[in-house]
Amino acid sequence: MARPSTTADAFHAIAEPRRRQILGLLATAELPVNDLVTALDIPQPQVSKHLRVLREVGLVAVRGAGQQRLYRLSPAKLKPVHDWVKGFERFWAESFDRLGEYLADLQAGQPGADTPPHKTEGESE
Amino acid sequence: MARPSTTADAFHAIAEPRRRQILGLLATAELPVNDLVTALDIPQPQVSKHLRVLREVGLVAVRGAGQQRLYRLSPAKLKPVHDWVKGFERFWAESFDRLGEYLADLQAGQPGADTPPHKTEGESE
DNA sequence: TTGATATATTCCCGATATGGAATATTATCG
DNA sequence: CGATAATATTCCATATCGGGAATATATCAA
Repeated sequence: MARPSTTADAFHAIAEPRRRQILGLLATAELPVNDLVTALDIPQPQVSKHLRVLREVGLVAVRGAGQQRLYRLSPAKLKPVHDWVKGFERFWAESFDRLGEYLADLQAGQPGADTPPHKTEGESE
Repeated sequence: MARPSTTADAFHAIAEPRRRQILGLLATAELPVNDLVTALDIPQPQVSKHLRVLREVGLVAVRGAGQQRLYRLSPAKLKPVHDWVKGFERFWAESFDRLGEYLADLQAGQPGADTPPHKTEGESE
């Protein structure tokens, strides 16, 4: 890799399972770090680090409350992601011709109707 | 990092802008690598490498056609992503109480109603 | 001030992604 | 078979991530 940051955008930020978990938790309520630590059951420093990434990307916002820091969701930055995937909605919305069925096949395994590719066979998933 | 693979899942796979671009192009039509190279205007090996990641994650499928390899979208694996972000839809759907307005403020900058945090100020985005 | 609690940051490390360049592989054609 | 087109893989180098552990910083209480 030689490009600028990486986790510098929402897409990268949510690639981390833990961060998605955090966002999920914050979607419910504004929470202090400690609650997240308890919920995630991972070392506090890690939580703080994940929160930092999320903060820098703008997916969460903080607010000091005494000696605690309450994190809340700041979902705006999630919209681009939503918008992007939404563009593919129709593909699994079935009844898009018989595309749904077709794609199901593809996922299932070797379609059989497909022309056998190179030798590097291995197809999709 | 010490966890298993990384780009091993759809979330990581789509974190790459180029890969999103590829998926976008394949959403339109089944395409040979070369067309992608032309469209993306990046070295062919890079395209192949991105395609490999997408293939391994199951986001695209291939089919040999002569000396070409036609890549097509295999969107099923994108659904989990869609489902996940969809859970946050309501947040920017406005009229969720006056949450919309509230969040807009948060994104805008310092709410003003917020208790000044630590010193590590820097808030959200 | 000292101590306790809550959270953030730093340092070290192994893993790995990604770009670039070169090369290998596969298939078609003559 | 030899040449060429299309695509994949490998090697190298660099950067960053993300975990672990230790430590720093901030806030509150006494």
